Amino acid sequence: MNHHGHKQPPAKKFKPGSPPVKPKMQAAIHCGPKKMTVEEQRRSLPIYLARSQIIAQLRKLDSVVIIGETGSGKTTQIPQYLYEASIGRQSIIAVTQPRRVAAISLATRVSEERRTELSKLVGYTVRFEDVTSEETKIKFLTDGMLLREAIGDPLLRKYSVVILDEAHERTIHTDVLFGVVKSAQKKRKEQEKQPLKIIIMSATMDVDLFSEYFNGAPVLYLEGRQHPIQIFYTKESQSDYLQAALVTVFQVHQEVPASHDILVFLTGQEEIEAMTKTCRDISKHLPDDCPKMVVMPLYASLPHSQQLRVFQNAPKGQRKVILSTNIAETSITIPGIKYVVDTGMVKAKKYNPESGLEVLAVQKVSKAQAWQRTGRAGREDSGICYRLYKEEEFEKFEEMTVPEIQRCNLASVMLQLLVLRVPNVHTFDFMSKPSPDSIQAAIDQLHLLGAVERKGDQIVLTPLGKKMAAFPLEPKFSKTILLSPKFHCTEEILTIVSLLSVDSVLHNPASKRDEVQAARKKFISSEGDHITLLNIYRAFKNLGKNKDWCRENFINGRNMTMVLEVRSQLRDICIKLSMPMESSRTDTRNIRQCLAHGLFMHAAELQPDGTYTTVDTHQPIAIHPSSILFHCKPACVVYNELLHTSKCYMRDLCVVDADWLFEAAPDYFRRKLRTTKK
DNA sequence: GAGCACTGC
Repeated sequence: MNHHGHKQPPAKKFKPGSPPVKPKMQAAIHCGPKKMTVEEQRRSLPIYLARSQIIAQLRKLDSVVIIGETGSGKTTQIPQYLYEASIGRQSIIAVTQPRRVAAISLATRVSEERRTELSKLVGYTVRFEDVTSEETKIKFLTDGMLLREAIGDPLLRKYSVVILDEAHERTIHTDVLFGVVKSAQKKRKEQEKQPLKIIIMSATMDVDLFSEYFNGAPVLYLEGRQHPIQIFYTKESQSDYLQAALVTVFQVHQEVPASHDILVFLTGQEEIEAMTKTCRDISKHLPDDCPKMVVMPLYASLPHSQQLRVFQNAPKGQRKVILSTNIAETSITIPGIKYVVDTGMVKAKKYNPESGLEVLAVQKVSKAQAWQRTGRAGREDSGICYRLYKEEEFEKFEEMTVPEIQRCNLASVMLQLLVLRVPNVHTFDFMSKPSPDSIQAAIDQLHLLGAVERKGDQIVLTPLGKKMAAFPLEPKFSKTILLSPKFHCTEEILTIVSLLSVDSVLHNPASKRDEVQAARKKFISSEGDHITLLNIYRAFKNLGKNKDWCRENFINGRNMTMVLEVRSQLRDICIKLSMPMESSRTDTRNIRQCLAHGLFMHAAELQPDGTYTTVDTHQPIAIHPSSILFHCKPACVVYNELLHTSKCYMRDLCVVDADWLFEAAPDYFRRKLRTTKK
């Protein structure tokens, strides 16, 4: 272990070809061919050599930043070292993860290493699942879950240590937690309560930022077990990255042994499906002495069963080629990748606080992201990475991906901060501050929803706002639920909001378009997507939540099951708030009225020329092709979100009366009218 | 006339 002051630049630590990438559980699971006992495995980790030094440091320090290369074992071992050394043993050690699966698999792994039953000494808490008990001392949880817990107890008194893992990913939840744990630590010290130890764990990015933010916390560096990776850049700049990727894949394919699998990073579903087809076509016509190629697409909306195929080995003598979005950067770790092809491009969301518009666009990756991709080639053995851009181009990439908190609508975050009773949301101690415009836009939005009001120069939550914060939803959806008793349709609104807050339940395989349309016909409502989804849910419920029915109707059964879980969670919250649970049965008018009242800020009107403009800023927008109403021209609609891709599209529409909108927010629309008249 | 990166409460 090297122990540096935080001012030293960490980048020099890395040998060329040994990029800073982060560890994944799979590394420990697929550890080696020889069977080792759990104890032998723990001792064989690089981190074990530094165990006593680490313990001494952790005992001494209130806050520490730990930088660990891949395979260092920091996430599984450090919580155990703390426990074994009786540091923070009087209460619970929390370890956060950005993803559910990681929290679950890490807890499972560590409980095996402790030889205890999961939920006893070691447990986990994620949404819908709490596998902990009175005995639990080491608890893995999602960052979002710890943030939820903080709402009930901003000082996090349950915990003696909070470890924020994968901090370099800078998820919006981790970024808010930085501020929450920092303030909890300070307050607990002031009130002479049990101290809170903070451990930030990260790959090598942002070290100085982390250390400075936590009052100059020392940085510990851990050696990893990353295999060397050779990197090749292109000689010339590539104007067509798809063509470049195709050429590279087949060049590699014809030159290296078939057992070496290739992972290609592309930007989206359509591109990946097209490239899959091209690769399959070309590979059919290769010379006989060339190995066969198994091409697999990989992206998030691919059905789970098809995603799992990337873990199967290709038949002997054949090469696996995986064409993936950035899902293979962090969420899915594929063993045995020898070659990575990095196009240097990614599809990502940007947010413009002025227009309130989210733009989804193909853009260049950051250096950190390029390193992350490269690292996917060296997990089990040395690897090779082809970067489809020149080295000079790479040097011009942004160092870091912009943290999520600077890229999205902050309405939920601001509501959360207010319910956490932070003194002033405008001056909250963010590690990377969002723009003042972005914060103000979120406050304005909460104001329109009736969640906040101004008292003097302070912004405070209204009783309605406090209720809204109880729901794990975007504020506009919590508001819609809270409005629903007025329209006697809480049961239906719960269903609709649940359907909208999980991945789409509609499965649309491109090859079976006509069949899909025929099957879907019976659910379609001319009143829009919300009511259509409600019809689908009702049919699903009435037919006993049948799996065959899902398949026949091109409904994603897994996502439908998620809907049931979300719905029951939201319903429990309604009951705790003593809301009357009524159903509007066959009447859809009041459901649409309720949606109009909740989503009035997202309304659009048909213009004489047949196009649409938003009611608030008169921006031209179009109906997204995925909408039931794509071919229709209703006079007035509300929508869930605007998304700018090739055009500005509204997604998920509901037909409403213009009058309902004015009833919902007379002041707001009067103001809008005035501005439009001049 | 034509389309959707990835998480999470």
